[in-house]
Amino acid sequence: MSTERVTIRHVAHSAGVSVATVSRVFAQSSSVSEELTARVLDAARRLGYTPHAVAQSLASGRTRVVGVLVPNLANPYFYALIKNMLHEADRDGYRLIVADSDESLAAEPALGMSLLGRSDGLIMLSPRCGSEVLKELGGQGKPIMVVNRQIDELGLSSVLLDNFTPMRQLAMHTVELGHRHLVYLQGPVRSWQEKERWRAMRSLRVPGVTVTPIRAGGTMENGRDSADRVLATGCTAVLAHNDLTAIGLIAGLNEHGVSVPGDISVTGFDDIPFARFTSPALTTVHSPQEDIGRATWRMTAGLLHGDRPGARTMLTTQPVIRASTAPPK
Amino acid sequence: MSTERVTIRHVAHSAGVSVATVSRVFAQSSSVSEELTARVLDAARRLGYTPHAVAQSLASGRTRVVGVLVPNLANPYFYALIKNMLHEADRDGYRLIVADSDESLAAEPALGMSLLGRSDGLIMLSPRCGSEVLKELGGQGKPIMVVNRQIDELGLSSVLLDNFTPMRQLAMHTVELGHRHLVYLQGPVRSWQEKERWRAMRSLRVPGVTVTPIRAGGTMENGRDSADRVLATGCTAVLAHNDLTAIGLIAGLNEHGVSVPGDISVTGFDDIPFARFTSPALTTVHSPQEDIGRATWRMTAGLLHGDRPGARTMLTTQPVIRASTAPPK
DNA sequence: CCTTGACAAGTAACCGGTTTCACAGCAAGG
DNA sequence: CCTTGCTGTGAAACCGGTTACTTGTCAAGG
Repeated sequence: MSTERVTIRHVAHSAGVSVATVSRVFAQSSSVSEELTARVLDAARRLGYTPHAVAQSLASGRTRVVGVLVPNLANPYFYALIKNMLHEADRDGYRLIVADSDESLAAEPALGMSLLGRSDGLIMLSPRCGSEVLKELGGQGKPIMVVNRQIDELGLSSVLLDNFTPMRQLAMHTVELGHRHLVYLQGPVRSWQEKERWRAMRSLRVPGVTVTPIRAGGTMENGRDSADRVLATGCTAVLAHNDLTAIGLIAGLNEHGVSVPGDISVTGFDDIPFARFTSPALTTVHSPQEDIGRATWRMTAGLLHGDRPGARTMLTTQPVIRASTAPPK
Repeated sequence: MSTERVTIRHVAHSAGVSVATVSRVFAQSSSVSEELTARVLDAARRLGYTPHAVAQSLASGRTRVVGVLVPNLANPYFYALIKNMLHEADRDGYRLIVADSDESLAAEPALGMSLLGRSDGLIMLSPRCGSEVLKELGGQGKPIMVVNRQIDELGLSSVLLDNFTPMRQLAMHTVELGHRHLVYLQGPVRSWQEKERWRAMRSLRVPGVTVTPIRAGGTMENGRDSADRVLATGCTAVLAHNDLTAIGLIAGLNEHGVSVPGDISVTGFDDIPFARFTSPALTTVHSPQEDIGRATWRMTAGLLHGDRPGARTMLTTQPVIRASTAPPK
């Protein structure tokens, strides 16, 4: 059963070289003569040697692991992002370790610290925690990437998607369709994205057009449960914080016998894979997860290689008009 | 910036004890006198000492990390499972490290090995790889849990959900509604779940009822793209491999002007969160992710504590009848 | 011919903990 | 008073690699 682990020393002995040489052969950095390289590789193969990742980490000080802290894995928005990053990271020989804070503000610091303890850096997706927590995490001396949140004070690198512009465009789209009474279904209050989207809605100063905010929360359940309050406003178009809320709302409206977009138009945000497959297909704002994921990883990799932190990448995107919006009756 | 790391020796020196004592205080296992414990904890606090996770792992041989290999993170089925396991594991002080094989059979061995290298064990969700790969992974001497796949030869522990019974019940449900010509939309051919579900369909020997299999693949895109072939059969009910395929199919049928369940009834499998929010709400089989996740973690934790592998937990479940099934016209 | 430099390979310190083993101190038992 | 046994503590080996430093070799340059 517990076959003694084959270590670098066994290989060294078997190949008739020093452990340093074996290490060098596997590191591929320093030069080792053709012959010795062959002897080492041969011995390693014969003995079935595999480097001990943990020992490598301790000795080299690098774990080749990066932590990812997600507010909620149950949101397709995040796993699309994670999936992309997983692959980008894999290509560079890095592994991602994921923790889910379950929308709990209180859990973020501890989880973050714990992740940092086992990794070379931390990627925080849509963190809601206070900046003092971010500062403390940054104090560990390891790279920290922040996604979907603008941090000015601390010199943290970040990747952002311009939420304001497309949200405004989306709102204008409904106005151009002829809607005059809009409702904005708010998401998690502390999230930067929510703030940006709501800011876009507020910025919409068109004569004769009113925007009513309704607090929801960002989940499908929240969306469905908002149906009553939405109907009470007598609005003809609802712009939801994200796709999940929009999908929930549509289901809720259907239950009330209200048709979308016949009676009320509804929009989302994120363009999660499902948005294309709902009926009616959802008008939303496309969030380029591939780009965000790639940009995030590239910047993280840069930080790991010693880049100076503080860079900010701002990506842009546009609304996607599908079938859930139509002129009012 | 790079403040010298505070090690156990600093703490020991500052508290006037040996490193062994400090280690013992933090391990909480061996007994250390009240007084020394207090001195050590005080010194640790003063110096801001945090144990070095990697060093602990190397020295103790345990990483307190468990790897999870997922065929496709983009499937809500899996992340619901993962999310549950994340929390169960967290409670026991374990962290999960996730890799996504992206439905690629070829990637499974390498990813699995890599995960095992940094962890104390491996949880494989719906693995499609050959049993020789599983055997090789098991040969590392670390616990392996297999979910959603029946392995007889190797003595691996597994958690299974009885797919056969509820699938059969679901099919019977459509038959009882009056459907005579059923289509079964197949998922990933190599998956155990697919085999079980298809076995259930084939077992349905009711006079006058035919079952036509159509190969799809398990994603929403696959479902939508199957609409043509489904319509060509002239069937009145389609049982899809899973919810994703069903949702895709419904969207595809809608595009063809076919209404669900008016013209054709459609069912899914898994009861992903979205299933409740589609219109029509999806008739499906509920998959108890909380139970599966909890059972999986509990068994994994058991293995980590030295339980003998080979146990098999079989969970059961039932169909959930919603609005996507109705009597044929 | 001797120095200098480049380079291959080895030696051993080190990463930061855990754990075995030895030892000191003390109480109980004979 | 001398074993015996137990408990709390320390010294040091160890986990399995990496890497700074040293040594030895050989070719080029003066």
